[in-house]
Amino acid sequence: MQTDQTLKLENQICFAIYACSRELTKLYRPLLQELGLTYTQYVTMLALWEQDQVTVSTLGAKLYLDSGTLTPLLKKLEAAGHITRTRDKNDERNVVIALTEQGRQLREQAVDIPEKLLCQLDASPEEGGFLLTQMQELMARVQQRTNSAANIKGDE
Amino acid sequence: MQTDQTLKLENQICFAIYACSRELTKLYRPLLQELGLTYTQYVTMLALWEQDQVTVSTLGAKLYLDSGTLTPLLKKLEAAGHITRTRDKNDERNVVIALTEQGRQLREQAVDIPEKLLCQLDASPEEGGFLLTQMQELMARVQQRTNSAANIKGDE
DNA sequence: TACTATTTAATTTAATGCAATTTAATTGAA
DNA sequence: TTCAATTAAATTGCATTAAATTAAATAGTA
Repeated sequence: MQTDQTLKLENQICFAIYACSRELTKLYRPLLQELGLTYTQYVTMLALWEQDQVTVSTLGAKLYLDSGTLTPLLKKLEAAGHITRTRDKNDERNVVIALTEQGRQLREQAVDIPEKLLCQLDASPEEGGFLLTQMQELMARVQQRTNSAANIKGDE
Repeated sequence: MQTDQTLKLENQICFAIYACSRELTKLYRPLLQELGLTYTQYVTMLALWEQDQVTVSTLGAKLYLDSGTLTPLLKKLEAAGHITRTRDKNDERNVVIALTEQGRQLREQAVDIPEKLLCQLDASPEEGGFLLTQMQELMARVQQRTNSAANIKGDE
């Protein structure tokens, strides 16, 4: 059923998420500037602080980013001295990303960023947790769709 | 309070929104390709279908985009024949964006896109409405912060 | 072994996004 | 009225993003 409301900008969940994502990133920017990181570099470091010694594609799967985005980004993190990029001796197609000591230490400077952000938003942990769950559920649904779309494409 | 969990990627609301936004955009892409629009061009057209004869800055305020993004995007929509860009005779600093007849007619091809998306996600209108409200509340909080940050900056 | 298919990164191309600067036009105050 | 301040777009530079192509390495098969 389509009404006049259907195409209203304010009724689009996707636009709300899209705009919110960009505005949230702006909120992080001044905090991340102190670490010399962009937002994408920050989430990449988050992933690596959980687990390093991973390939570009493993990292990409966690971050939903492909090598076209990650390769230049990882080269910058390497140039900044936070990580190393090494070809896997066993399979030289793989590039293994590892933290340097400097990259590991950067975590100490980042550890209070999430709290600062939540404070800025006056969000309680409960609200935050609830919204997080909702986003993850939506993400799961989107993933099902993009995966099945990819499979259809792959079957052709 | 910081725990080991604090910096976990899966606990970051911001990352959930950031990743979800990109994945949702991917879901729109094939539908929008039929109209020859990118996602950002699509939301710009949504805004213009609600109201045209607006300035670049008015449009930017609705979309949370600045002239650095909008100017080249609007030139492309103009080149595609969907809009016109005209200097305001009363105040030549302003560029007024208006739909062409072709741009107005494009709406008919777009009108079933939101429904297709919701179907793909198996989302009920209730779930959708609920999430939308939550995102808008978060957005309002973020806006408060970015505005006050801008004011602080402006006061210096 | 030789050849093909697959896999993984890297590269290329095009489109955002944002910050900072520049340009042009207008406004407002001395 | 003249000039400084403000405003609106455009421009510039840098950093993502995604899709498509390329290149290198490996795996699988005849």
